[in-house]
Amino acid sequence: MFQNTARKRGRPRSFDETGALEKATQVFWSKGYDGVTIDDLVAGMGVGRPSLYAVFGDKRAIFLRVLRAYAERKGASAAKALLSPQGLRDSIAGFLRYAVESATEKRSARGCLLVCVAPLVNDAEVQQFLQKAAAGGAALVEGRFRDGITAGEIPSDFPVAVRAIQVTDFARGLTMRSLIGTPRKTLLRDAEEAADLVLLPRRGKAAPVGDS
Amino acid sequence: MFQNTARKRGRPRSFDETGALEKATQVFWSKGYDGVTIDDLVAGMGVGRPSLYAVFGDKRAIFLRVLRAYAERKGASAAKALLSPQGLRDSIAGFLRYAVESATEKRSARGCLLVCVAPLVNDAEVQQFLQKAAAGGAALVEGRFRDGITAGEIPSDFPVAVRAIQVTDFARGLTMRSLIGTPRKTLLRDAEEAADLVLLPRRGKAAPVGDS
DNA sequence: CTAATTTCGAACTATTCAGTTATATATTAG
DNA sequence: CTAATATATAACTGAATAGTTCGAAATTAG
Repeated sequence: MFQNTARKRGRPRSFDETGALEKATQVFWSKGYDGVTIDDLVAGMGVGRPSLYAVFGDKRAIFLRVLRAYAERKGASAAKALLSPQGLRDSIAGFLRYAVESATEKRSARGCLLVCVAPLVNDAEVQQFLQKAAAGGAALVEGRFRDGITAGEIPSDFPVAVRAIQVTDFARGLTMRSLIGTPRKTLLRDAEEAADLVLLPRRGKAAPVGDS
Repeated sequence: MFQNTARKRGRPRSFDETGALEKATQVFWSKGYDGVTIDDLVAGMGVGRPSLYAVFGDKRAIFLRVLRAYAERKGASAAKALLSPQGLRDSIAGFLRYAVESATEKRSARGCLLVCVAPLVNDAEVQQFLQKAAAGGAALVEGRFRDGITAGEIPSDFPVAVRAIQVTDFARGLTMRSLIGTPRKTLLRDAEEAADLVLLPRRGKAAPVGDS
């Protein structure tokens, strides 16, 4: 048999690498990128300064790793919230509800690292990553709309791309609103209303009530 | 006659107070709250350090003044964009277009101080201000919907409050998207689509194509 | 047990930063 | 012109910050 632990030579680390990154996520999430000092990370991650630099690099490098890991986890959760329900309405509502719930979770800071914090980081690599993440999110929703067409839940001329963008814009709006203290309850109600709106059938153009 | 200039005693100031605050706006707008140092403000505002402290106070005090002035100007412009057009569809589209255009103006930073920067400031007074500003924005849009009912542009059972919130959420979403580098052209197209969506008449619930 | 290896903890250094002080300068009042 | 007043410039002080260094500690290899 192989040594499954595959022990290395020197003194063993007193921290878990992925665990430390998750703690770093909370630090950036609650304080924003510029608001975070190395000492904040040292304290929050439970890693000594020299080890932190040796293992993770500087603040920017840590943030990039945090961002990637966060996006992967959050993307998976969002996909689950979107794809688990049977009906299309529940799918879209589930997606938006998930955005609200994760943005108002009491355990962690308000908002979302991807939506609220990272866009303010003045860094080309971060921006590029966020563009891809945003496109991925919209594509996920668009795919769900396509499945809805296949299942006959919406007509075949349903504007899947446009509505998908609108769903993600709603998610952004709701998430940002969580940041200014809007209560979860309010946001959850608005998430339902948003789901209803994007599924409205479009009968021609917006019809005036007294059609002249 | 009165001395219209009303000259004060000592050495005259070498800077204009409101002008300096506008410059400070650009500094906070481009660097975020935590990313700004006093030296940034000294350089950006064209005011010496001691004068800056004497006249404006510390960073937080400057930001609060900047925020109030910015909100007043932006609120007025947004109201104009919303209320100038004749038709309701143009009003809503104008409001959202204004959000996009001001968020992608080449002269200043991307995004919006109220939507993108201020919500991340960890300060109770700022948060309270933002809540009121957000409520004011939604009320403005809601009022326009009400006028639309009076004018017969939308039915009397149009959900004015819900749709108003949705319009502002769209504005938030579009504005945040400008931050990650989404081109103005794309956002303007999405603003039009959003205006169309919120004005769709709701014929009962989202009707499946094959109504069973 | 000894040597090699890796990490830990504490302290160190140079820099940046916030807020203040001291002095020079520009203006008005008389 | 002189005194009083208000601002500008520059320099100063103490604290915070980023990144590094060095010796002690914990582990494996032999």
